[in-house]
Amino acid sequence: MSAERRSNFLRTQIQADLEAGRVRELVTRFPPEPNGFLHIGHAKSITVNFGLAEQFGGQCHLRFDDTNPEKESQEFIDSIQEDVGWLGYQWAGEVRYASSYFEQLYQWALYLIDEGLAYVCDLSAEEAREYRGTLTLPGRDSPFRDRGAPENRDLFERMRQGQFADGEKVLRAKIDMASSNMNLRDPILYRIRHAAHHQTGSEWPIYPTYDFAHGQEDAIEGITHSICTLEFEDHRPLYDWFIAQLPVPNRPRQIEFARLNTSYTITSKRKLKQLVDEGAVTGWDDPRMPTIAGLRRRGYPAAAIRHFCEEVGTSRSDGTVDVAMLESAVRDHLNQHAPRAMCVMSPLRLTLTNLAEPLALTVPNHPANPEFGSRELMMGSELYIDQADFREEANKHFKRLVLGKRVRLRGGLVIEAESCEKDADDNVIRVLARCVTSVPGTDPEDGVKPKGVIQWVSVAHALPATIRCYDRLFAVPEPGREEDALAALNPQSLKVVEGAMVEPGLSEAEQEQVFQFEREGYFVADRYDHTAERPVFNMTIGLRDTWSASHG
RNA sequence: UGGGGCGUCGCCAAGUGGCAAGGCAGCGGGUUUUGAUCCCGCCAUUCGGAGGUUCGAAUCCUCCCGCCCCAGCCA
Repeated sequence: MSAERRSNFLRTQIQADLEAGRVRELVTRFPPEPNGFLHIGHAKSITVNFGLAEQFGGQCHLRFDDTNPEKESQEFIDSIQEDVGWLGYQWAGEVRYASSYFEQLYQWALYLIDEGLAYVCDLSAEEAREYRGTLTLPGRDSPFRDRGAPENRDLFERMRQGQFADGEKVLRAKIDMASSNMNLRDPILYRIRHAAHHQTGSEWPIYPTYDFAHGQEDAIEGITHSICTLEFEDHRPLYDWFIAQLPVPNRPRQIEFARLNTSYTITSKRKLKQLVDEGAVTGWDDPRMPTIAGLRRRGYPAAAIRHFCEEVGTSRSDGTVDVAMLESAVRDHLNQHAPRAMCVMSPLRLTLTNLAEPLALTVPNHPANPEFGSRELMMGSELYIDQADFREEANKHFKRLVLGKRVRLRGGLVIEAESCEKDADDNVIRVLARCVTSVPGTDPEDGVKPKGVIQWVSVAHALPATIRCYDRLFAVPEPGREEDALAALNPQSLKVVEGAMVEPGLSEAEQEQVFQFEREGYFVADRYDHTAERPVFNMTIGLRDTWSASHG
């Protein structure tokens, strides 16, 4: 993790709380509801919570906020744990579940009833909405608001026993129906749901709401700073109200920060699901998806994602970070950590007319870091180069191979194109060239140095590979504003290259290993589809390109 | 138009009364067997606006403007 951490309001506040002795040790938590896959926005929350604990020598819990069984499942519990672990974090202790506190929460609900601070309400959902009032008009008291504690207790116990149908009754806090904060207009604490829960089975027919559960969960676990996103700010008075009224063992404190938004990205669960359901992507872990699983399959390193989150900073102002910043973090990490290799995307046959014997080359795996070692590459007289790297004629800006001109073969000799062969459609199908140097790494004796370098693969040793080239999923900066998520899709987000040729050593690439294919970009051996016999690479991100955009 | 927040460079973001960090993007130049990397330089006389307090204001006060959130038995 980065050595110097920029200050932000969370770090400042926690530092102050620690110094003032208000808390002895920092305890945070990452509390997802297991109702979907984690995405880049969650990564931000994860790095904030785990990062804070790490910085201040505290601990961070992983807690599933599983208070709404109908939307949740074990599948998500598993994927979330995998994603958090992959991001590089280990939660303190066992995984926790809000559902394991259901009995305690129930007892606290009874406590509130006995204190005259909660009541069972028989209003239907629609009626309750009417009674609640509007943003500008106060609400009205429920006709059930003044039931006595004994009656409320009896009713609530019967709710717990499953004697009422879904929606028939709810338990509400008795606060203030005229509050300007809607959350304080007698919020619902429990609703009846005769639904199986992935953790507690059919044990409970009633489930606590987020508002009644979250702060108490925090208190039970000894969370000192309950960090959440800005939209919960209006809930804080309620959070504090429960903590003040209940005999909880600790007094956690809620602090909100602005959630992360990135350009060219959507994080709406509903819209992401639409992409999956309608086949716009291959699944939740499609390399174009903003999910952690997708980013991972795309080859984005966890360390780069963490660094990106740190670079973005944490504040309370809404905004949208340019996704180029994420891409920059990925390139920066991969430039330092990815070994180099050669790949020819669109093979064009190149014959070296004067190379008598195949040449054994020793090529470094990284241009700047000797620790990456080197590899042996055989260069025979028959090679593949990229079609884009040859032109019969070109202006001086074209630094690749041109008839009569020279270019250096990466890690090998300097060659000069002599002629080319074409098919009936006038496409160049073969280039003939002669070597103008005989020793790798040297310049031509006549002093005419090549202007450029191109990658190549030896025909005799080439390994055919499938390369999946990805681009941004969306063509517009703010696809989230589009009602129909599919309308903003970038039609060019995936191009599958079947006939690519890679150097032979790549047969040993391990799944999820990332390489830089020189002059092309970073590519990861697909986590599932890549095999030694049938190599499959996903383009993680292209190299920064300051040339092709301005030239063609 | 009730309440709660937020407004510092194109995008993030530090700054908490003492004279506007940094990153990304962009633009110049250098090095280079990746048109990559790396290196050097440029990029806010000004902090949403207008007043005010002060020797001094992005930081304090007043008013105004803009944007976001809240009326689920979702989280």
